[in-house]
Amino acid sequence: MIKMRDIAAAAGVSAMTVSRAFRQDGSVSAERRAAILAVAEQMGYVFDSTASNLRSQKTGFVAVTIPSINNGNFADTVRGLTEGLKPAGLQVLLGYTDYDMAEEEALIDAFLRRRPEAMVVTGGAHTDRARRMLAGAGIPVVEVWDLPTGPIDRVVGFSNADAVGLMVRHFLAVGYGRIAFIGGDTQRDTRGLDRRRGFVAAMAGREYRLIDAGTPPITMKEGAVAMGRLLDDWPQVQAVICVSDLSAFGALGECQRRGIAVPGQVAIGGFGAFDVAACAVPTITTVDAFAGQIGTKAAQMIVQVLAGETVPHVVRVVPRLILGGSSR
Amino acid sequence: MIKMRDIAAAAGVSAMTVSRAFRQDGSVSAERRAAILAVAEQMGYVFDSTASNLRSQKTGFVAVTIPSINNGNFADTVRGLTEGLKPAGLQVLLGYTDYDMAEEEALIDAFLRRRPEAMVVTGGAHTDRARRMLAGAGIPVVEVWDLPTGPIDRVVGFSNADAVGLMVRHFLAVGYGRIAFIGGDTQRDTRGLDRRRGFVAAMAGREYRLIDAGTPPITMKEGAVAMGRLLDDWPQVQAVICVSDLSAFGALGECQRRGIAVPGQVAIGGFGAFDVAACAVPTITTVDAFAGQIGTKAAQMIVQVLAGETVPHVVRVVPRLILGGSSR
DNA sequence: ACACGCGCTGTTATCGATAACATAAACAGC
DNA sequence: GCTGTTTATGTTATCGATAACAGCGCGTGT
Repeated sequence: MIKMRDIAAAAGVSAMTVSRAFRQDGSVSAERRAAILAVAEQMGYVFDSTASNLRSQKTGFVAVTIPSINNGNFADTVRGLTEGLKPAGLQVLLGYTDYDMAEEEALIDAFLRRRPEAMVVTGGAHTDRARRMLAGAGIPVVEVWDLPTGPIDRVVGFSNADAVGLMVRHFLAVGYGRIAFIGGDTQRDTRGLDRRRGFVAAMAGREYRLIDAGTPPITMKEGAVAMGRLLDDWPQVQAVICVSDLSAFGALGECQRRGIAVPGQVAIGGFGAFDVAACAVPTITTVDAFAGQIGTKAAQMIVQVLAGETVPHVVRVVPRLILGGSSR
Repeated sequence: MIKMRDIAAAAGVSAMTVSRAFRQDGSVSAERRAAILAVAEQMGYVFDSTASNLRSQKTGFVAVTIPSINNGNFADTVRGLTEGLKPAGLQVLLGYTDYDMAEEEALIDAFLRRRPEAMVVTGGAHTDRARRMLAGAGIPVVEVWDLPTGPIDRVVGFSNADAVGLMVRHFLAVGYGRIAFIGGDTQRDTRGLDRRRGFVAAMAGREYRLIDAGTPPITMKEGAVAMGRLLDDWPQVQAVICVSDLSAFGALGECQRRGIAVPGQVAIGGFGAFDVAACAVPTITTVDAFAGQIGTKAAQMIVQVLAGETVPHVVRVVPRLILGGSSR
């Protein structure tokens, strides 16, 4: 495989000059640079970043872990990150954990070996070893989609509990008194747990139900099944809040199959402002956590920190309630 | 930052022995190996793969480009790839092109610099330069989600045209004669174009309409808008086939808002077997292209080729029609 | 005339793990 | 006891780009 010294020889310059020609900062005369790049293109040279990475001690990677790759919210965050990091020449190295902290630990371990220049992880719950590895990596670490009480380094997020509280208070205000919450029941999805916690707190002193929809990720189908159980067990229910729009959509479908009017008999709320919430009939009341913004803000934070600028360690996004036809 | 020779010194062995202890093939006595790993763990050593990558000329990367990260089908393929490559110690390096061939070319360029051991790209349409770069990279290249007539190297896919033909023939057989196709109209999404081509071919000699839903990706919302235009322009339409389940779901919603019975007045078909197709009310008739399987098969192909085994250059998956309530 | 600065280019050493080779010890077979 | 083989370890050179430094030509100021 052809290397720098080969095109250096062909262009009649030193390898160093070729190296400079391949970077924007390189001080090479314009015509020589053009000639070098022409020779390189003509010879089919492909820059070898593995050597560059080692010598310069920079990889241009920002490692990112998300719970699931099959989730529009996290996908939006990754888009935000990718777009925000691209101008700085940084490449996202993406991995998913399947909502499993042990898996996350293994992924973080694997990623840190690749010497990323920064690391983004979802949520504030990690194994002890994962926390230690991240804290000792000597790079900026950003926890997103949450507001951990003891952050590792930096944070871009919001309170999932408060966000759901927003919706509960609205439901109560418009007259839905008996509300249920559909969500996962394990420690796997701490953001989901926080949402449930926010629900319970906001419902204090009132009658409510918690429906366990199984192991995260909670899909549409699981939302439908959980809704069925809820309707069987507590027919008096007036409103349901689901851990995400996906389960909310499943719940809506279950109501429609049973001929239960939404919102006439039961109102439904979701979370995440997924496309499906806006396109369902009726549209689904939801909370927009601005997933894309979380990504762009985290990217901006990373770029600034790497540039040596001083920036706040915690950046909040402010979730917004979006009223839909499912809770008219 | 601490390096191998440091733990070598601490463990009283040579750096080479430490290197061997960190690999599974390394011939190191069991107790010495354990001692070395213990020292490394205790000293917080993090293996530096940038050096390993350069010396061994192996990165453990498999670069993958998909059109959109926000698409459950491609996400499933990536899951299949990730799971299939993990046992071989290979890490997916993921990037998305936004259905833009120039973007894809730039991404392939950037990825090849990182010296992946194999490359997976979506579809068979690429810029000339992208094709040249891939062909000259000296690594296995797998094109997925399509059956290109002139593949670069290897293929795991199916005929999008034939898959839609499957649905058209079913629709015609059960009595839907006047069918429309909703999809994007640009060169950006060649799989979408192939589906449209398959639709046109299967409708030869019959009355049909092609509805342009805009620039890919065609979302739920765009499906709804296109459906509205279709109903206005061609009220006699008996069935609609959409380029994906997402637009099909949007179309379904538009019908419901207008009080048009599905499938009583209009039948609907989608593509991709997305969750939303199975959970909508009614469920949406669709084609399952086995997105996850595409990923696992591509992964298997790559692992085998890298192991020096001889495997077929083209692997087909066989899409299956899934009948839903939207076309009873 | 000399010093100094600036723009461009070359030389050398280096990033940190490991391939390739050498070596020593243990062990088997005759 | 000798040789061939295997196992466990060490030594040296290397992967390919680039940081650090040196050098050269030229212009400018004093």
